[in-house]
Amino acid sequence: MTGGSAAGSRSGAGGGDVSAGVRAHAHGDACGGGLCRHDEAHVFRPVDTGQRFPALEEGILEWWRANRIFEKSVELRRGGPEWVFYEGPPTANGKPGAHHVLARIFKDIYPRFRTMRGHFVPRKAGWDCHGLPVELEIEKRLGITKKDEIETFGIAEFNRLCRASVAENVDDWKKMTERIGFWMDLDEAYWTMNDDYIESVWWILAEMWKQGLLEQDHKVVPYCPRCGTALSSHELAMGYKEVTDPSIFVRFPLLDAEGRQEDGTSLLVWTTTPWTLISNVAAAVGEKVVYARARLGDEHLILGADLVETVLGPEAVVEETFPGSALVGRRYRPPFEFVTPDKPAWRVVTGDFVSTDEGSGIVHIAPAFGADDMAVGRANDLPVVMPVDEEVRFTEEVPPYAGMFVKDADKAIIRDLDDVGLLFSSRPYSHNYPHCWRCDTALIYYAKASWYVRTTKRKDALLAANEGVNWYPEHIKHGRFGDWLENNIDWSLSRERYWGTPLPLWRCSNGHDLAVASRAELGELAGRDLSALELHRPYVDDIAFPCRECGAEARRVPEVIDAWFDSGAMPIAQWHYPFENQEHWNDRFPADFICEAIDQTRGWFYSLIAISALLYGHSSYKNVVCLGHILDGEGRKMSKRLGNVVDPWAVLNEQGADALRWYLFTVSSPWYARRFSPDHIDEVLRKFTLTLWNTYSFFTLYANIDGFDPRAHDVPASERTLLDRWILSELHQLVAKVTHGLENYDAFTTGRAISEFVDELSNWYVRRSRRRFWKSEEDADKVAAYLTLYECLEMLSKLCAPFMPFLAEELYRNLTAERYADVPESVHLCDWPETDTALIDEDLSFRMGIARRVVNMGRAARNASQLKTRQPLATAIVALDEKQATALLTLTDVVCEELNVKALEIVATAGELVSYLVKPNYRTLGPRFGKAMPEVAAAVGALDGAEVDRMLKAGEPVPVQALGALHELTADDLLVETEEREGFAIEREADLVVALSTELTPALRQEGLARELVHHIQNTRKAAGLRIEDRIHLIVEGPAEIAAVLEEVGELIKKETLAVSLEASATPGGAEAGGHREELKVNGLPVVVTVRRVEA
RNA sequence: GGGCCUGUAGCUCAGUUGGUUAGAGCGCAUCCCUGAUAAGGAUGAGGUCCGUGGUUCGACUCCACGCAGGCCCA
Repeated sequence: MTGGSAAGSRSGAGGGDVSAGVRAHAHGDACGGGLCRHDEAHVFRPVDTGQRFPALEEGILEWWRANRIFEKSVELRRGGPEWVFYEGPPTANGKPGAHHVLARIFKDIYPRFRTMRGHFVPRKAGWDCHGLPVELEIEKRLGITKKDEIETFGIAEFNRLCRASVAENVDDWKKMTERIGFWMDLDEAYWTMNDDYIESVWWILAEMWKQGLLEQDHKVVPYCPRCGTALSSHELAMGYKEVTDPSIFVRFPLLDAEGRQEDGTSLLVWTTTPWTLISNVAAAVGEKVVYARARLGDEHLILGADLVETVLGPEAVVEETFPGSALVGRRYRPPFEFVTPDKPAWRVVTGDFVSTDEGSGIVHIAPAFGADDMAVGRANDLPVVMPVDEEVRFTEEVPPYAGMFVKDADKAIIRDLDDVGLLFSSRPYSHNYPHCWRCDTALIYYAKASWYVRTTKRKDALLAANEGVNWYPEHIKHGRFGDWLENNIDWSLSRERYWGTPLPLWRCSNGHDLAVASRAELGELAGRDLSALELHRPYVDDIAFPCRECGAEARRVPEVIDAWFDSGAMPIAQWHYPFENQEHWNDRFPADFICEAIDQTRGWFYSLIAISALLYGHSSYKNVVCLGHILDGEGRKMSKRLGNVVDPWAVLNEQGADALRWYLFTVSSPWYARRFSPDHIDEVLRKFTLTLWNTYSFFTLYANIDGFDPRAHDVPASERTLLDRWILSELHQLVAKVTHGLENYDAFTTGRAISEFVDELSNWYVRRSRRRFWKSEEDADKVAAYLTLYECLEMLSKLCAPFMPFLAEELYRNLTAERYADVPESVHLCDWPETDTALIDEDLSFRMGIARRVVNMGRAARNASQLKTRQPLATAIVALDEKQATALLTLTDVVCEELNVKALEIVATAGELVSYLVKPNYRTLGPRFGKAMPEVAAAVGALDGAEVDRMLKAGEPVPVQALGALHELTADDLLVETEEREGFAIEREADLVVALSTELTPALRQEGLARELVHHIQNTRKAAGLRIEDRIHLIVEGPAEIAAVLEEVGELIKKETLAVSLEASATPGGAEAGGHREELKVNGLPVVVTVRRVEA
């Protein structure tokens, strides 16, 4: 009969719907916040293996909120070493996509880890509110397409709408942020549009102005004709697109000294912007470039010598060649003469940018419309011809095209050139051309006055600041980012727009400028109280005051600033420094950690370092994690424009935040661009989450049955089984790995290590230990198993907490916090675990590794020979070397049980089982023999394997003939491999052979049958809907062979199946009983099993 | 055109200083196991390690030049 004590221990697990607690928990309705106290009858809240994770997570979110766990996690560490995190403010326009989740979870994991490590890590959120994207949204809503319509509509109202739009989008971001478990102090967020924030930005700008770093300059800038504003270089970078433009070769007929046209000789000039020809003032050649005068038909054309054939074709005949310098000063007839230049024009000059890579080697110069052109114009005192207005339309100076948008005039201009015989050829030209990153309009290079931050004056400071930064991945530092700093150009700061931080510069009619650093200063200057002034247009535009230098009225310049400056100012402006919060400033600058995607090298990473380097001479961040982009299934970047953005909510509602987080952390190296598709998240869920969950569920199931209380027992590790010590050793190695990994911003390999451990825990430790939990005896072995598994799960809850904050919380709460009053209520309030090196036993890991390999190979051997695992076999023979043999001996039981064999035999040589193959070890022999390696390899291959194996095992050197001499090779030089012989159930690997005896004795056969019966009875129990701990009356009907088995091992069967009685019958269908009845085939024999529950 | 990154199985990705027979997961096929079961295990099919040269006794690995993709810059 079944042991009384065990029955007693199980009876406590009785009544109640097993899943009731979980349901209540999932819905969060029964006991507040979703994490209820365990039922009296249960030690642990029962765990449903069919748990829906999104529901679980929502319950936990509610509990966090109700119990202010995030706030507590931060406050708990106050006074600890501060670890500073800066939130790069998301631009609050548009809804967040799956690719935004990526950056946000990486921003979450390291602060969570550091907090558990004892650091004080406040997490102030932030929102980037200003800028063109927001304006565009409102323009769209209002049906506005042009800038002047905004002024007609009213700047005040326009900006009010912008502000409201930001608030709406921020709500979406807040929801996503909370749902993915990104812990941020959203209530204390900085908003770049708040007056306090703007005031700090003003202060920064005034500081720069005082240092002479803020200047107005006329430069050719990329200009968006639609938005009516210039763009900065980093904005420019965001909008390059492959486009096809017209490209034309045009004749510039040369003039002689008297200004008469030379007979049929022209410069051949190439351009991709025909409309700029109207403003042509010069043609540039390379001083050292070789040019040719070539005859084609009856005309003579001058162009780069290298290009004659490609441009003119094979018929062209080169008449003479000369360097570009020979052309300098030559005059030509311009293609158009609408505008009369105010300085000598239309001549050949030199430019160092001229090459013969493409075009004609002669570059048309229009200083108003190209940076190179402007430079050449200045160097040669050329006039600037600018017949184009603010909207980039031709002015009345150019009657045929007046009012036309310049690019639209291209066609007409080409036609007109053709009409007068100046067009040589025209062909479409494909190239990368910058477009406005928000509205997609092709940009025009255009000479404009705008404000610059003179970053080039402090380039050394920028480079030095970068030296103080740790980049992850490292190559960005001196690669992409370092290069960008090396090639630094002045920061184009001003925007002729409305919704932005107003440039705080006031200028009088005499051109005296003053940068205003605060509201107070402005009030003083204006002579009235302006402390309540809204620091946006149009309100600041209305403030005027007498110039301090000349007394003339000073008014604000019209521009607002680049929104990237706002975000780069956040280390200062988020605290309204220097007007307030001096103490925060001191404690929280610079940041220990920031994190964004790689596109921010020119965005936030740059604006942060530029501002802090200019003001303070060092970087505002110490460590920066730079993530690769998330691409769609086809490898394209996710973008609103392509419409391929994956909505994170689909995943969050289906698979949950933890699955999404785990997937993003572990799918591949975060520095690389990764493809994303929701299917892969299911894989993560099955592979990792469910494995962990099932292990957890397994533990609670049996612990409840046994009423196991972890604190009621204390078994030192030294008194636990080898298997226990092994998994504890693995566990503490894992703790060390995870700690080290997260300290070094490596969530990826760290996550994978956790995943491997969970696999080992579930598929080796638990599977191997199942019987220990299941058995009836309440002994030390069972207690050790419970304690060990409990310790692993509890530890895992902490190690997983930064990765999967929800699941970790669930584990921790149920395993610990809901039971004991003296532990933190949340896993996120726990201290990070310390590695217990005393528990790490690397030798044991090695031994278990061998055992696991032997088991896997034995299973493979069974597989190959069609021997079911349930059928016991007499012997497994394992051949391995001495070190491995010693290791394996300590784990004989494990191997025998796993392989279901009665005995394990270890042999030194597998000579009986296999034949040998000897190979040279290239690693040792290569350096020794060098070029003679092939000969040595051949000589080694010819050796007798069995003999070599014997000699090596005896420690004798092996003689080998090579290079006309005899060489002695040792065990290090030779690799002995085995090959299978016919007729064995054998598996072999390089250094291991496992063979199974296949002979079945009657006793073995009977035992196999018994196990088969037990298996089927268990299935019948399950089919009858019995609980694991239910007792049964068992009736088995079958032929004589079955009856014999019942006779022999009936007690065993009863014990295994929790049967209090066993009735055998030789005749199928002969027994009468209530209960659940199944007709089965057991090893081909007809058997009927009936189970009936014993009523309590 | 220049810079950085990437290219390994049908898919997603590992691969330590150059060294034996290049791995995992998913998918597919066959089989096994199972009172953790929407799991687990084994085996198999599936690879010109993007290409071409070079260095070397030996290259997925180092070098050069290409090709393709991504990002960034002109």
